[in-house]
Amino acid sequence: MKDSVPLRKLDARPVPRSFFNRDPRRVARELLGKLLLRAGKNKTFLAARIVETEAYLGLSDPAAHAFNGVTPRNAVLFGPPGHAYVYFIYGTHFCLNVTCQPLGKPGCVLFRALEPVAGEEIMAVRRGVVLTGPRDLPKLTGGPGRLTQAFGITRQQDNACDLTSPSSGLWIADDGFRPSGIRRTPRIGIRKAKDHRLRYLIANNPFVSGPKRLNPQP
DNA sequence: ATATCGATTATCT
DNA sequence: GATAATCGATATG
Repeated sequence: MKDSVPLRKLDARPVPRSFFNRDPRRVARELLGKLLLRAGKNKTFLAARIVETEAYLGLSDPAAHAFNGVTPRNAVLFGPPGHAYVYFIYGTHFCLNVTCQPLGKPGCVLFRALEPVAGEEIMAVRRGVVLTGPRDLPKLTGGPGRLTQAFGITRQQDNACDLTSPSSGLWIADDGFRPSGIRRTPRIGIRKAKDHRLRYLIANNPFVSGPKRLNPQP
């Protein structure tokens, strides 16, 4: 298995803040195929490709944390775009979002699944997974709670960090990859506003989370 | 393959 | 006091 790789070998550019200063639906769709990167020790990093996202629309979206206005927890959503909103849920898991839209408009995109590109061994240790073959890989980053654990993301450490800057240690980059077969379905695991199709995924990608009936084929 | 359930805590009413 | 943008284990077809 590949370990994390030297940072200088990465041929990918940080995604600029202007990318996130848009409607969360557009951001969620166009984030598919981008890379999430985590700086490690000795100029190494973890890398994984974004394969599943969900858009949350802010004040007009009953399922969004921002729906009822600013609170200490969700304050980051009301700040500038391109920053991490990390929250703790079910007593066990963290979820990672990136803020969207201009200051004051609290839209965001939830990261639901990633496909590992580098650093699988480190992710496996963090997840407590024994890798016996390729079929085990989705257990690393296939799901919102799994990917944050694999990347060592916590609210205490990473909430409000700047995802457009490598100096934050957690950032989003573009290596030119453009996915085909993008699909849209209802969001997963929410009780309100279930009718909207705001979940975006790459068809046939084995890292996409959730039941198969919600993973439409091309 | 699909369904149900328990874990465990920050957050808000 | 209730709820939750989840996961993993267990049960059943």
